[in-house]
Amino acid sequence: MIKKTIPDLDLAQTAYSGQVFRMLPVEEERAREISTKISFPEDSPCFRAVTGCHQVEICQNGHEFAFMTSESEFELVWRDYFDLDTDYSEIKKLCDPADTYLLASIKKGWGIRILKQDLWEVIVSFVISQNNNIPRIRASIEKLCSLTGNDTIPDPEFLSQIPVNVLHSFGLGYRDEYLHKIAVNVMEGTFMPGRLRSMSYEDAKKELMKQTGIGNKVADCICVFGLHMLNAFPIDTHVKKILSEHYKDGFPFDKYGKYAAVLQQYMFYNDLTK
DNA sequence: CAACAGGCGGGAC
DNA sequence: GTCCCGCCTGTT
Repeated sequence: MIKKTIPDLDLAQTAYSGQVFRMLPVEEERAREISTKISFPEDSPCFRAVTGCHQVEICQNGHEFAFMTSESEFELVWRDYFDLDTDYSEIKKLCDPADTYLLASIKKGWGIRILKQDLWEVIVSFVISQNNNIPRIRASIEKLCSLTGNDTIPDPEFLSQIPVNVLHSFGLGYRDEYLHKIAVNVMEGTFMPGRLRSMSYEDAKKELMKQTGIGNKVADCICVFGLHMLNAFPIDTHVKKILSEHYKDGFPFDKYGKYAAVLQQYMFYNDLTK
């Protein structure tokens, strides 16, 4: 176990800000056990984060965090995953003091960070997420992960070999064919997610949208959550409503463009929790 | 019962 | 290019 002091991070806000589907609270009994052991208050929030083949339990006490892992794995995996080398207080300062809605959103979601999740997992997750609700998305992803035997998202090879009717039975509905075809395309080399990393946001988005099942919104989500392109701005039904209510003259991308994705998260979370 | 949910594809125009 | 409709499925 190692302890770290981290600014601008709240586990629950980050877990429930819509960017991640597998960061869930640790079971109550286990959470109490950990909290007591590390002398945190026994009702401290504890979450399990997962990426690739790594997972960790984390408990929070204010700005103090206990990671149930080694210093070396923290440096190797979790520093990057939680985007700890980005100064979110600087991003918050971009907010126009007259922009009261954004100000209120930042106040509510002060501890949201954009996680650097596994790119393939993000692609799979957000294809499933379209026109779908969170409990069902989570259930589908869990069923997929249960197939591999080590609780990880099936890689493209594995996924491409899962029969479509099995995907369908996991609650994917009409998204079953999309996911299957995307995995097949990766195996055939006609879609190379790794190449997106060296592209501009515009090019990466265009490339993603060539895949059937990846449209405008899902492509933007993959750019933000899988490629950490913070200038992307996913517009879903919530954000569309927010824009029409609070930004009738359009969202000021000229001011906020570089970190639009972070501000989007604050506003999305604000809307989701009201 | 209809409407909706972290939308998208395909066809009409 | 924009508009519109159908779509898996569980929940309200």
